[in-house]
Amino acid sequence: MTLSRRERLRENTREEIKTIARKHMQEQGTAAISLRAIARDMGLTVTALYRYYPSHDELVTALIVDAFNALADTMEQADSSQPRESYGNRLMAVMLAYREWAMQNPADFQLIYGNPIPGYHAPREITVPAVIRGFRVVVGILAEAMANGELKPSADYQHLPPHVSAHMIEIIKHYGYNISLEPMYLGVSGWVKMHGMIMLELFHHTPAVVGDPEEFYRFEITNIVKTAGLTLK
Amino acid sequence: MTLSRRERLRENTREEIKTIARKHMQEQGTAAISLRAIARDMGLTVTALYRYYPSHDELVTALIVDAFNALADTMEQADSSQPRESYGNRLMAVMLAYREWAMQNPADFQLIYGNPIPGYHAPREITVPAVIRGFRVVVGILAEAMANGELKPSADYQHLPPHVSAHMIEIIKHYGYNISLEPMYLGVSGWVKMHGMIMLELFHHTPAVVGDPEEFYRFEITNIVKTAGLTLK
DNA sequence: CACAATAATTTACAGTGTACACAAAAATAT
DNA sequence: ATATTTTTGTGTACACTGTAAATTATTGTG
Repeated sequence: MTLSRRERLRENTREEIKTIARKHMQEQGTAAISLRAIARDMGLTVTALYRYYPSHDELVTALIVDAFNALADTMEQADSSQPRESYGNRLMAVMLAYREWAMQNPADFQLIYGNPIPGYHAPREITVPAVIRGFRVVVGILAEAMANGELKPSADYQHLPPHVSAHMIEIIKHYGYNISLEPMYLGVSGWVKMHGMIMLELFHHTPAVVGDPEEFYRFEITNIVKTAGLTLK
Repeated sequence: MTLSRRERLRENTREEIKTIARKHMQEQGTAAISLRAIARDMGLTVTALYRYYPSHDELVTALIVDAFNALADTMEQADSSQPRESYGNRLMAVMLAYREWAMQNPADFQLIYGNPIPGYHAPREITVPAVIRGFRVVVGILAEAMANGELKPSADYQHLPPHVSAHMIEIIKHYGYNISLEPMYLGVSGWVKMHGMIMLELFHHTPAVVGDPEEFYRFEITNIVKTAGLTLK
């Protein structure tokens, strides 16, 4: 599908707007994305900007989608950097890349996983598919490991809680994941811890306690991999 | 120290302002704390409000301190609800109370642990001591368990990362915690996971995946307790 | 070239935080 | 009780925000 000259220019401007918005939110936080400030920086009138994004919220949504995709890209890339059969290493690589991305793009990460911007509510139908993409990477690795008999959950994860299990089985069906309950649960459990570390580091709560956040992270995610019974090669 | 009539009135007004601010942020998010809106609700002029809090930031700081203290109160109370020697149960109770409080006061929790409010930066010298209070509860339990020889970290936590260990030993000294490295590390490691779960639940990311967030939480924190080698009675 | 579509501007309104000058009220000193 | 000082509240003003409407300028197409 080929774009007309006008459509190309339009796309360019939309991209430029997002770029400046990203710059602003990196400098002043996600809630400081101001249409007026963006317009000023571009040498445009505010209202002209509304031709490209009909509202502040629409712009934010676009930024969120971009961020989710960039994160998923990073994860996919990290996964494919490791030999296919080294499931533990693949998982490690993905988790390391996840943190790396968060630290290099703190504003984007906050935009995705932090406080909602005042008055803004992310439309589920847009964000959910974007989250799924990243999660699918993790699920994929665990599923493969499972299929090859390399997944051996530690004792503590042999008997999973009933309601959660039932619900996850539904989810697996619904999204057509090629995976069984155990790896799915381990994936979520690991994700949650990873998320906690990153969130606390991002908001400067852990560094003071932990000293070396990266070492801490590495150690903890190594244990996550071990808990899943995967080996590092 | 007794307060004069004027000082009492002043305190009252300051409290009333915070109460209304809390109401607003519960309804519209932490970034929607507006001095003008508060003044309107109180039948005051905006500028009169400045007599009580010299700026928007000062008010936010006051709210943050209150929130930290309320959370710490809840944790302390939960701890003291369990028999002294049941260290596992005490830890469980504290962690359950932590989540409970977060769910019942989502706005306050976001205020503390979520995105910074645009343009606002919490003054360390005020917030750090407030965080410490809550953390001290957890550390206390682990220290007691350690002293009574009931703390047996699982295999994965026998060899801790060097830099983090060194830093934590410094922290322990600095804050005068009566605790050794292992329980300290386990405390942080558990805290991080707990935080991840709560954060994701609060921003509506887990419920969809997990179905029953409370059951999930209970299961995971039980495993945290087990990892520390503590038993539930 | 004419017409339609698109882009940009001007003007306007309601909201925000905060600084300053001034008036009212209350507490304190004489 | 009166005068003085301290505290509290008001009014005005400025610079900023998002967004709606009407209008003008620019561009692409028949």
